[in-house]
Amino acid sequence: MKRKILPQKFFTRPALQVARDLLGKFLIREFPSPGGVDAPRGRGGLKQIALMITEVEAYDGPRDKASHASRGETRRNAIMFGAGGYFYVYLCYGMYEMLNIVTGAKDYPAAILLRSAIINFPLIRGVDCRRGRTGCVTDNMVLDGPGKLTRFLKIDHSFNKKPADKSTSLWFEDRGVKIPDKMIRRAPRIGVAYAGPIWSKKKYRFFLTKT
DNA sequence: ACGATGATGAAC
DNA sequence: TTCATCATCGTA
Repeated sequence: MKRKILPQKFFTRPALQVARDLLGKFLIREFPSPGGVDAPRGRGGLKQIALMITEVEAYDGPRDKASHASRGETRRNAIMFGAGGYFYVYLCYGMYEMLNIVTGAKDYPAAILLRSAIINFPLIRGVDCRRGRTGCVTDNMVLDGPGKLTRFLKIDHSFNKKPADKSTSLWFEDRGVKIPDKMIRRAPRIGVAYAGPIWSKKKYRFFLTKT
């Protein structure tokens, strides 16, 4: 199976396009592997966790009232105003780290929030699919929610502003999974009622559905 | 339905 | 310097 690290070029495109294309791609997290009985699955004493992305949300441009960028550049959201391909990580509700990947060109603030993923790919095998709380496809390893995802992968604000490549120990791969449009659903984003009737209803949430 | 929990940004 | 808010989650 081919494994191609998604280059920066993948992310320097419009947010909605990147969001759709991230479904079925893999988020790879690399950890140092302590020596001992447990043989490292990766190379050179490193162990990798690969999650297939099943749900994302786009935050697109300075006019998007649901986006942190809608009120201009601040220290927190500065990375959103840079070029695509860098992580934007922030603390939400005092205890949950939200993982985003910045998209688009420099000076156009946009990012994709990674909401859900699965770890043993029932979608591919066609077994044991069920829906999680947000309507996204999950399986027994439920990473259904942005806070759960970062907690599982041990991602915190130290990843903020880092590039999505191997130097960060966190990157994306295309592992050859093709997701037909028929398997993708769009819906309003979650938890953005504050954005008002127009922007809170935009179908900027993308997720995989069964069949 | 609600409380935990702390950074953020806007007001003062 | 305060204070309301918040791209959530687990328990009820």
